[in-house]
Amino acid sequence: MRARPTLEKVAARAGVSRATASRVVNGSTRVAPQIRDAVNRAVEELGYVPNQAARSLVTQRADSIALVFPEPATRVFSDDPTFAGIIRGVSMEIEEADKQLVLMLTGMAGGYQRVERYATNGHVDGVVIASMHGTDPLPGILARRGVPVVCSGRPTVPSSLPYVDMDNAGGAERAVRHLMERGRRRIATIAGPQDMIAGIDRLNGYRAVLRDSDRRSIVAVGDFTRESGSSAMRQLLADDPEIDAVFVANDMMALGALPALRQAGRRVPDDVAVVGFDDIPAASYTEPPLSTVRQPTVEMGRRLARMVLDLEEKAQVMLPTELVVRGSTGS
Amino acid sequence: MRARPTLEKVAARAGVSRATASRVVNGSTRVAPQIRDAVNRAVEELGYVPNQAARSLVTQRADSIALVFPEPATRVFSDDPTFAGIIRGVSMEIEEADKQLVLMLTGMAGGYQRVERYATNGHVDGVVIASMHGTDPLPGILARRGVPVVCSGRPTVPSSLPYVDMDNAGGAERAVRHLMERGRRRIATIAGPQDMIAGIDRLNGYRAVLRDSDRRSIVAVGDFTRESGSSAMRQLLADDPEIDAVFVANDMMALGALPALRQAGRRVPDDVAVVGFDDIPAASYTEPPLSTVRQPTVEMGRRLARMVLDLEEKAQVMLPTELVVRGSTGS
DNA sequence: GGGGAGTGTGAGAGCGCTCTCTGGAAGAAT
DNA sequence: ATTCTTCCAGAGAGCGCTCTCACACTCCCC
Repeated sequence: MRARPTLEKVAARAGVSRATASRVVNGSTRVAPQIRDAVNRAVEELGYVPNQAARSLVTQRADSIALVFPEPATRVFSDDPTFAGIIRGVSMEIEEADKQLVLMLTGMAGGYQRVERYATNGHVDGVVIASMHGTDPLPGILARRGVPVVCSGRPTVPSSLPYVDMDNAGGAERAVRHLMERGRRRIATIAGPQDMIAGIDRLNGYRAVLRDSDRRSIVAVGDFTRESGSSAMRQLLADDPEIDAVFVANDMMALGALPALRQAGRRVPDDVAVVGFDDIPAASYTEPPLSTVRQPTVEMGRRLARMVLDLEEKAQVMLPTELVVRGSTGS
Repeated sequence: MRARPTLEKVAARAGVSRATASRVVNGSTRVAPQIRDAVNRAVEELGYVPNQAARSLVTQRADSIALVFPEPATRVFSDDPTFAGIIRGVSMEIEEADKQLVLMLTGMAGGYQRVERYATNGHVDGVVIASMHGTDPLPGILARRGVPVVCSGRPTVPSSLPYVDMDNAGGAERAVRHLMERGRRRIATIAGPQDMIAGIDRLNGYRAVLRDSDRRSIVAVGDFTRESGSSAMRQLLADDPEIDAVFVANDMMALGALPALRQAGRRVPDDVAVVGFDDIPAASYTEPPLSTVRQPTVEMGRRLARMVLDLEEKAQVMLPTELVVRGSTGS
């Protein structure tokens, strides 16, 4: 392999100084056209590509951002297409900005320190944290150290940190109202973990609608896994056999609730209507297909990236969710 | 934010030269114990972290590797947990080696040149390509340019490039034999795209077993999507209504085949047994749960990373697959 | 006790780049 | 014609680090 050319070589070939070559490469306008052309030709001929390390060393910029998946997220990484969507969205924006995406799954012990060390020492220009738990200390630590941080998901404790979140409450409200419009009277919910903002907000949305229509909440709590969906469903049926609808806080739990209903002799949607949340691919393959609330995951990734890259103002943003009606809530 | 300390500062604090400080930081043994301790203390107190850019500049190493998902892979990224598994595996090894993972989804036009430019200019120490199509030119290009490359999936054309592949043929054979052991006589297959090695090898495995037992192949070809699974299933039933088993080349198509069978009045597994391939999470949620062939995706990621990091010899490796028997092939 | 081997430390070059500062040429104003 | 301004190109410093080389020192053997 031939050694890769340096700016020096490009400059020599173009018959200019290194400084001028640098100006051209970096798109300065203050260069005479014929010189610019000469340099560009030399770049082309030699196949020159700037050495990022050298550039970073002097500019103190890294031209890369880190996408961090904390441990709890990593655990469900394989099953949850939300993360794939976020990655895709972030990646698209990063690519357009011609920067690099450094992926960090902090799965192992000490992963946090690793991220902290790495990010606070100028190796990246910013960090996107796909945090599931709103109490995660990492965003705060990094922000205090002066690292640009944007979180996916609103922190549970009030904070001034920028984030992009889904409209979980709104989606839940729409789902529950949809069940009411379908004439359902006893609407239960399988809530998610109450230490995650998605779990909290979706339960709040459910409660808000029921409260407005003077109905009683019927709640069982799961942990977003399929198994917990099954057992929560069984518990709900035991608590109140008259249930005719369930809003399940995520599709995975809904996937567990469906067979539990079937085993209890309930038909879906005739006896019990079911709405999930997330719109994972599997939701359209269930029998009957699952009505659910879709989240703009790719869009979320894009917004996260744009904020951390300062392409748009850092803010606390909520993205709209969308009800997808399928067979599990009747026709 | 206070400026981050340099090696110079550490050396000054420890009362040694920059060279000695560097030696300690990099773990050289040829340093007197008390000096080493002094330097380590200074590192601790100042919170020193080496500047990777400066280090890379002189060592010509990047301490990072790229994980590339070419366009076709990106398209199915969201739906296919295979990629999540590979990412996790690669990430684990990278983390252990204290290097960085640069993720590149070459979704957009020009993505290839971007990877090529980036990788051939010393920005990464190696590239792992999650290539779906065996004819991908990228691995060859990079290898020729002297960049260490390892592919996931065997290239369709013979090549000396290192790769890690799943034992697709073996898995298919085991699946088909399993169907025979269950007493099935007319075993059809829904094959995957024949420009992907997974599609080719799985079909070959199917054919090999049938040939050995002097049976006729009954083949329909899909494109690994759920919809193609449905229509292929309908076609198979039209071609040969006597079919009593189907080996489907991936779970997603199997997910499409199941409702198609149901609509045709066939019970699974009583009338027709079904085996899939991949063991995606949804496979255990179908009714009945899908027998399938599991792939060690995380292990694949680990091996890919270890090879590209030169922690193990670059070779052409095939990982074993495992038959998972569930309800769709009887009890 | 002097020369050689071995060991530990420091001085200094230089990786490839950006960016400030300086200088020279050309044109405008006096 | 002289000075001032404007504009563009080059010289050179220096980002933070590694690594070679030279040097000082200790220890040992003859």
